[in-house]
Amino acid sequence: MPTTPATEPARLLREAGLRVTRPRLAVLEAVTARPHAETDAVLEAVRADIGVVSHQAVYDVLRALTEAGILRRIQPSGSVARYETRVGDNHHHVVCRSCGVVGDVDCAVGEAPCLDASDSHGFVIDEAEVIYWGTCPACTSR
Amino acid sequence: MPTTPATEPARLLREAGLRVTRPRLAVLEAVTARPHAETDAVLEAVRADIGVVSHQAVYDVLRALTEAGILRRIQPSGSVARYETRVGDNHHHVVCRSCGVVGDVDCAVGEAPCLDASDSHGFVIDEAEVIYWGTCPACTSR
DNA sequence: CCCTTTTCTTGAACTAGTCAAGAAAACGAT
DNA sequence: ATCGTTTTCTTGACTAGTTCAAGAAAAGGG
Repeated sequence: MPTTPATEPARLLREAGLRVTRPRLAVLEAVTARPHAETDAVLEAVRADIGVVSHQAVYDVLRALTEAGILRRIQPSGSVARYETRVGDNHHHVVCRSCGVVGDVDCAVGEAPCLDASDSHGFVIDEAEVIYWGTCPACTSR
Repeated sequence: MPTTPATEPARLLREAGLRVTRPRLAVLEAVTARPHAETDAVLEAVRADIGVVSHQAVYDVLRALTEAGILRRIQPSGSVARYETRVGDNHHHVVCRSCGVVGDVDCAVGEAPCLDASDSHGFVIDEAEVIYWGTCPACTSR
């Protein structure tokens, strides 16, 4: 029997050693449906989905899922925290300077490519995050 | 007669079309002396230097100098805003995950290298910001 | 089905940063 | 040098986003 879609997120949580709760499932669903959503948008979506939830619960869930590696948190300068489910595939982001919209950019170079710093001052580097700054098509045409 | 060091920052300001004021000179000096300093540290340094200054003045000055291209503002996720005077030389940063300390990394590839995104979704990109995440020597040895 | 542990609710608190109005300082013109 | 305009600084209130803390509720192993 094929896995029903609904059980998929639950499995993700269990495999990460996290308890399966309605807020967690709803957050996971909300972020999946809206990549780069800010905390507030996630909160609204979750409430639309399952009714009353405290904002604190959403903050806690977002943190727990991020620490578990299920979500990735990004926060370009001048923006609030945003979350996405694309995790571990080494992709980067484009951010519009004027409207703040965020897009995904696949890493051109390959595997875990951008990990080479010329002189890392003895730091043990585990991730290279790239943010491309510019103007999105919509803002350009204005 | 050689340029006295003290006039240098003043010239920078004038050339950018900004008025020369004590708070601005002090901020410029403070950031030069402490690359990657956070706003609060700049405020303290400026007060130690010239006495009473409002925090608002420091916020205003930091913004004005950043807009004029004299300072560069960086803000890694989970950190407050930080400022530096190295501007326009396309260097990047290493940030320690555990203590938050920031280091400079010269761009290995050359001129304005990291500016190529594989597929930029129609964005007009003007800058690529790279942040290397890892653990600094001090935190590693603990 | 119970018990322990984790998670969620409630509500307060905190930090970084912004807004707004008036006083003071810079500096080009007189 | 002094005046007047314009910019900048001071003062003080305020906001958004996030965190802290204590207890109630729910998850899930035994």
